[in-house]
Amino acid sequence: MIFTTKAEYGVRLLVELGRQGSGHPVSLKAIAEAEGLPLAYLERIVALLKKAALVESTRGAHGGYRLSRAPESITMDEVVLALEGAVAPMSCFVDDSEEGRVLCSHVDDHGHACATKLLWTRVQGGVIKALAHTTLSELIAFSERALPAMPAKAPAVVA
Amino acid sequence: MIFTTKAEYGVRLLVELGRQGSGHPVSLKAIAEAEGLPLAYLERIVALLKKAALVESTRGAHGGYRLSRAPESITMDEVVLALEGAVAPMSCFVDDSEEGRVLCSHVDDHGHACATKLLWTRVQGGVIKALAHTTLSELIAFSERALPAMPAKAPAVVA
DNA sequence: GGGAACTCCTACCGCGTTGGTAGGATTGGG
DNA sequence: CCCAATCCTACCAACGCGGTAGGAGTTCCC
Repeated sequence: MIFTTKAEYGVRLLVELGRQGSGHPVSLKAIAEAEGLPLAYLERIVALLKKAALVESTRGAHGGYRLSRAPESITMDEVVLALEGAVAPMSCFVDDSEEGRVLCSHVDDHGHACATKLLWTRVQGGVIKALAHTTLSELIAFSERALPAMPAKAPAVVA
Repeated sequence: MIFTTKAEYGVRLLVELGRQGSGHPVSLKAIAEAEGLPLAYLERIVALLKKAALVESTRGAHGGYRLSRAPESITMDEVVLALEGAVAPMSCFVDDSEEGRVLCSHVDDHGHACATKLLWTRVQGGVIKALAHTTLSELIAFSERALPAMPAKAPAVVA
């Protein structure tokens, strides 16, 4: 499982916010029911999104959440970063700071550079690129065109 | 942690095999000592590589393991697949079979397609591409050029 | 032939994280 | 004032991961 359910639920939450929200805030309860997710758990997840300033909240009755930016400007890398804390970490690069150098705890452990570090860096790059190139609005649009030309036929999974 | 230590250790093992192995088999003990990894755990890991026909073994005294193919032809996607069982799975696509269609357990749960599925598929694609474009020989070469022009200066981590 | 040096196999275990719940405090609207 | 919300924190069961233990089977060397 490359991402935990935090990312899964968090993205679903944002998508739902983009679908339902037109100005007025949407309550978590509405989202939980629409997506079939546990409300109490969603509360903790949306707190992460709020801390990252991806959503805004209004308290009290008729309160709820809304996106704090246009969905076109929200890329998935910031979303996942906010939700998971780090995008695709490896034990190898714990505190790489900001320098682009390939520093590694294994470095010159035995007189040669750490090979896996090279690999994980590439993989992480691939993940981040894929995330950064996907915007929330894209996901909303995808979820909105409700499977065209697909009647109750349903080549279903549960079958 | 995107990959577990199985992948980390397994790749390190293969690299070490490529460095030390010149025809004759290398014992796990030698690799464990060279990399500072627990021998008993490595045994289980190398079993996965053997099942995937990435290494061959000879039993008995002076036995050990060797690569069953040239390192140039070994790409990291098969390695990680052998070690982890699956490359970047999400709960979403459990048994997608082989059809390229975007099938999802959430599909038409509520009349619209599952948006996260689109995202996870992209991410997984990015990971696999990064892995498939890296060969074992590349990692071996990287580990062999022992950090040029870097004396005992060591801007160390443990400091 | 008897160790010694290996590969091989399987059962077991502590520990951290994940997913989820409980219960309450706070805030605002009708 | 009551209800519907957000907020906050402590708690818990289950699972997977990293690692160990202990043995059984193979092969070489003396």
